[in-house]
Amino acid sequence: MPPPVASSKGQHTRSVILDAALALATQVGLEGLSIGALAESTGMSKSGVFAHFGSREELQISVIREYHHRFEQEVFFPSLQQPRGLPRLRSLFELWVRRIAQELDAGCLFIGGAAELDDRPGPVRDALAASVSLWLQSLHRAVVQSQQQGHLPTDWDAGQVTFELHGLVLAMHHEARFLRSAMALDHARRGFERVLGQAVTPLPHAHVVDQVTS
Amino acid sequence: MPPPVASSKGQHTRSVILDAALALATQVGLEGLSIGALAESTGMSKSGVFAHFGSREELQISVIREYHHRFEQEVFFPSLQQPRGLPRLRSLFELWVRRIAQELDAGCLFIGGAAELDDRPGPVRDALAASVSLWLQSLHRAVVQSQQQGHLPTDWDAGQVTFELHGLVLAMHHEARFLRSAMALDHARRGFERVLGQAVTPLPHAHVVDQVTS
DNA sequence: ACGAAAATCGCACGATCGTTCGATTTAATT
DNA sequence: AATTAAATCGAACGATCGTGCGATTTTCGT
Repeated sequence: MPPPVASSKGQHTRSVILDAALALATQVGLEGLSIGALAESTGMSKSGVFAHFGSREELQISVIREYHHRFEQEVFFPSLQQPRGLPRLRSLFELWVRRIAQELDAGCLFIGGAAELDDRPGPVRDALAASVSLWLQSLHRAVVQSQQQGHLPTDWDAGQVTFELHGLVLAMHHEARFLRSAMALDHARRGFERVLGQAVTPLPHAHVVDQVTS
Repeated sequence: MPPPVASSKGQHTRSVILDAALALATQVGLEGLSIGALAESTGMSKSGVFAHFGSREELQISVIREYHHRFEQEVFFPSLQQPRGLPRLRSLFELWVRRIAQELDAGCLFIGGAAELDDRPGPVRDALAASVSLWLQSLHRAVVQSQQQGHLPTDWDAGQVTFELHGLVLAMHHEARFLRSAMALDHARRGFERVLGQAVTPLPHAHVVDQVTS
């Protein structure tokens, strides 16, 4: 079948390569990505693969961009259909952990890449950091909006809450993928409820009302 | 100066190599460890370095064992001097995060290695998983003991609490080393207090007393 | 001090890496 | 259908990788 989007042969094979590259990178990491292995898995020659990116660095950055795009499609955009505040925050979290939990043979590129590149300055690290930061900002915004909607106490530190939610996902990724524990997803979900505490009740707290009406 | 422990030349250089290997591994990861780079940094020949371990895999496992040993010395054993329960748990957590936060140029091998090896079965992964599991078990035990001492509610799921504390450290590692945020350590510490909630007061809750006296 | 044993070196091997370049095939344009 | 442009290939390069082996030096026990 032809590719879904208009693509003049070159663009098509490029996306085929990117598909294989993403699958490879989520398994062996961004640093483990090799053009030779990519050539074999796509049935092309090394130089054929290479020509599409011009350098290994550019390939890695392209993989990050592709992962970013898919993450948006699967986690971020669907959550925007939920009403502002706690429902949207819950959706962002749930789709995120579900995405990580379901694919048992492929790690999260954001998480795995961060561990690989935290001591390796350069364009690849910059590209990944930009994507991760953008995503965490989206999460942060959802927390703030939850406060504005009266779903969470306004005297909570939104940055702190975001940090803890992020930690839950990281712990789940660690426990599920590395330690092969089946309880990871449950732990993450229960952690979500625990972090948001009794505040998950839609009834606004007294001091929240004070803040809003003052 | 001579090495602190008795060592017949061979054992000495072996520990010198291991020193350099640990420094290298915490920067470029266990997979990035190369015998050639190690030979250059120690001023030895490749085969000279190689002879001490017999294989790259054995070198990696030795590095993991060495890191495990240092982690015990710096985090686990000192905390055993604190009284059972919350003080010891707090010490375990505090020494852990402090250790990660202070060294800005070297990541935690437990955390970084887990991300690298989660899809790479083999003896290296097994060795790392054993060390990490052992450490998490120690943390878990400290949580249970805190409950037994009446410092934490006994109806809490100790595994869940351990999971969340682990998540805080992972989030801190991520935020400090990858995103270069200076607030990471504060976030982790505040998260610790938040996870343990109002239970940090040494006064046991009513239902705790019920459990203990029943 | 001498001989055995351990430690270290130098060199080479096959493999894989990213990259370059000219030739060649395939697709797009007129 | 002919011409141009794009895409892909094949072969080679220097570098680095882990590893093996024989020679050589250094340490250790007597």
